Amino acid sequence: MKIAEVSERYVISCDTLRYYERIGLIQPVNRNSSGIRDYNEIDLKRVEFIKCMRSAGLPVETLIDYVRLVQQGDETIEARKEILKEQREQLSARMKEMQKTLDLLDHKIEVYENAVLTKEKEIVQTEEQVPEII
Amino acid sequence: MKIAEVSERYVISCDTLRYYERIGLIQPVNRNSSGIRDYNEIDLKRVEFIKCMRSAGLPVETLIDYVRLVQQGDETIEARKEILKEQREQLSARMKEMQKTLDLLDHKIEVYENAVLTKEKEIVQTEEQVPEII
DNA sequence: CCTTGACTTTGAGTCGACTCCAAGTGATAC
DNA sequence: GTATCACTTGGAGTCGACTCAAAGTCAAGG
Repeated sequence: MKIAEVSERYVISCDTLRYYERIGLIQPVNRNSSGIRDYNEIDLKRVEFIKCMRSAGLPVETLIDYVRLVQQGDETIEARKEILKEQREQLSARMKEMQKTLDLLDHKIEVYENAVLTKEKEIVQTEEQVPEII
Repeated sequence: MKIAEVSERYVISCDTLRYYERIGLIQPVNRNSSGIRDYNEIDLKRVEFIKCMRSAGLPVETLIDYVRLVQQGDETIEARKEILKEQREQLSARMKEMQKTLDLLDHKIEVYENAVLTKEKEIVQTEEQVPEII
């Protein structure tokens, strides 16, 4: 499979795919006789994995370290596991932060809904309503 | 409250606090007679809000737009609500992506745990075990 | 045979979001 | 009164992660 097709399938630009390979984030892809990349099933799995990790915000540098360890074989399994565990914890922490933000957004949206309703009904704001600062 | 204290309380560098004010992400803070920022309760609420939004990855540009609308008064409530709703959806989508990544990380960590155990017990890998590509 | 179009490389440019720096001011400590 | 220290400003620099551009190669179609 050529780069354009991979790009389309995983919604990653060709530039990014080549960039990832250049910096060692994706292992070198086989080429055909004219030097054109020909992604096989394993390459696609790797692309998919990297896309998944990047979409969650795992740093490129960390992923490069991980991929380097994968290339070094079974001796590095423990080290790889530690990277994944560390990243898992960081990701989980980020998600908790985001959940707080999501809750706050929901609250504020609700407040705005009420504000709009209040305005539409031309009811004067009561003392009970907590004024929102921002 | 002076900038250093605000910086400490919310774990945001002074540089960033000043930067946020400069670009209009935080409304201008009152100054004392010698031009030093003196954050009041409302300012602190604003800082906290912005910190929360930024920590979830909402773009600075979007937040500036939102803050600008807040400053324009009640006429902009509908527009503000729309911004928040849009950001809420995007945030929710990002979190779904991250959940997928978290699940995959958990799966891989488990696979690595098993790999380590297998190695420790010197049991030969069986045909049934699905080999992991990366 | 030449054009077209998708590929190749390397290096430079961009973007978002800070982060740092130099030069200056003002209040307090000695 | 001068040293220290936290503050001020505006502009420049950095960082992570792409993204683009220029120049070149190759296979297929007319």
